[in-house]
Amino acid sequence: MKLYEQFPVSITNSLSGKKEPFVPLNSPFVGMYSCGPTVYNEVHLGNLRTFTAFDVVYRYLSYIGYVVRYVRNITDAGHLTNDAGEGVDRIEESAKLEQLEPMEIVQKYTTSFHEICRIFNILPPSIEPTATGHIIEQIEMVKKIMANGYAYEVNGSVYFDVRRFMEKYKYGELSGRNIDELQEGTRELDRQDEKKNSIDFAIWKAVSPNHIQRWPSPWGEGIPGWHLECSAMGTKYLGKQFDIHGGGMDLKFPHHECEIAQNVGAFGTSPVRYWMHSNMLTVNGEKMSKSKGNSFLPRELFTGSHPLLNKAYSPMSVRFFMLQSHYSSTLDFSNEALSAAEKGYKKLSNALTTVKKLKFQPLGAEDHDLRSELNRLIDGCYLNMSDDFNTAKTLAILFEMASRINDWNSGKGTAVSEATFNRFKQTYIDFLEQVLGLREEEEHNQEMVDGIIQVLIELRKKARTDKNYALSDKIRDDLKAMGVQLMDGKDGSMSYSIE
RNA sequence: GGCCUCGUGGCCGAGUGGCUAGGCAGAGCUCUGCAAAAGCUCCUACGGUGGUUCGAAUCCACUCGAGGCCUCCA
Repeated sequence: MKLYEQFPVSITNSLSGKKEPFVPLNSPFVGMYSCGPTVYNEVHLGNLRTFTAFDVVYRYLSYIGYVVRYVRNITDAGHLTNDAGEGVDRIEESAKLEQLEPMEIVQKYTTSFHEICRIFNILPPSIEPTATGHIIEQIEMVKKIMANGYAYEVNGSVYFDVRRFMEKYKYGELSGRNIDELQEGTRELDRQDEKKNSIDFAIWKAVSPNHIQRWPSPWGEGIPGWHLECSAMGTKYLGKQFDIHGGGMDLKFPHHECEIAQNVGAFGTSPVRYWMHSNMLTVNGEKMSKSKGNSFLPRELFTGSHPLLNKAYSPMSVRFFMLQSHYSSTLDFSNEALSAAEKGYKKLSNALTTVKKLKFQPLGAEDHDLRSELNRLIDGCYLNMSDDFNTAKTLAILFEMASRINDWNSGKGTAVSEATFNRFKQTYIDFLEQVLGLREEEEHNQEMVDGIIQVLIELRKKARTDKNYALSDKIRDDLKAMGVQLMDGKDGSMSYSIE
């Protein structure tokens, strides 16, 4: 029996607003798409939360035996900030600011994004397609939508005809919009719009010749509409219908809504069976975003250089911090919360180091209560992750497991079978490292540091044997001042941890 | 204005109609030359007002408050 059969997954589907059993179209294969970054500047922590959330989805589904094809795009074609006309193209704007070619901007921040992902242990997707690499597919899709009568051309731009579309299909289903009210609210903004209706959106946008990024099309030179790339690439790599589509809550409307409309308009099929939306990271209760100026860059976190931080935090502490809440809840970012997370993570991490070294020590007859307790914890990891990827609850279980591990480490025997012991041990290691992606922190020059500390430990042992406590305390205190904590075992052994 | 979330103990945060979330902080204890780590114990909450129910923090209504989306945004 496969793990995914033993622990069936349920997902809160944004389409229905309800938690639904997850049934892939072609089990064990799972097609999953999530919206990647627009590479016009560095990703901030809010962006990272979403990438981390879907990284965990990808990791867990793979872990329990699904064969997942995970597509996460890179948006490297600029988009006008509004359809109405005079919007700004973020990539062009950055290029001007930094005096670089748009593709240099794209390259620079794609590289930076990959580096950040590596640091945060966010796995590379199976396919990472770029918008500029799929211009042809996008143009083809525009043609299909036009051929079906759901788009019209004006001055070299092509707009999706929402009213026309609604004669046959629903629009606004995902985000629960009422189109008449929507239109009411935005009418005044679009007075000189070339669109038939303000709710129509561009799927191809004409740009002037001084716009550097532009491509030829049947309608003249221009750029693809923002919503179009995900439709085109999702369809290309995952088919006209696939299992999971993820993204931040703020993309629900209009981005994802338009995506659905484009696919239905082109192929008559709604593309996604399970829509998942991760909630926002907030600062003092407000959404973290670049425009609000309250965003944190990963680098500011590692160095502690952000004005709102009073110290530096490690990437894994931050990852842990994010996993402590459910992806669908807002999460508030603060110094206090972060330092609490740092300590909590350290506890799990210590137990991870411990458990890897831990050997099975049989202790008499099997304790049935203990065995069922251990099994409860092991199953709990799966059950909670299968329950809409509840990382917060899973972490709570891992803490309980860590206590068990520490018990064993302090000499308490394990009155269970070796098989149970090993399964417990492996579950702890796997859920921490494979599923949640919390690996042990990388230490620089680890070998040398370790060597030096070992020398000091020897000296301190000698001092202690000689009852020269003044010296032994000095060694410990001085190391402590540098962030190295020595710990004395009962048997005279010494170990250390770096803070 | 429309649509939609959320409001949990000192802090962060899960959660279910009745049974201890968990972490951090704080108090005490065990261990220890002293520490640290670890273990044990304590701190027991669900914005407000009504209602449904044998029973609600969990369901419903209203209300207050905080956010999100409706324009680029993870």
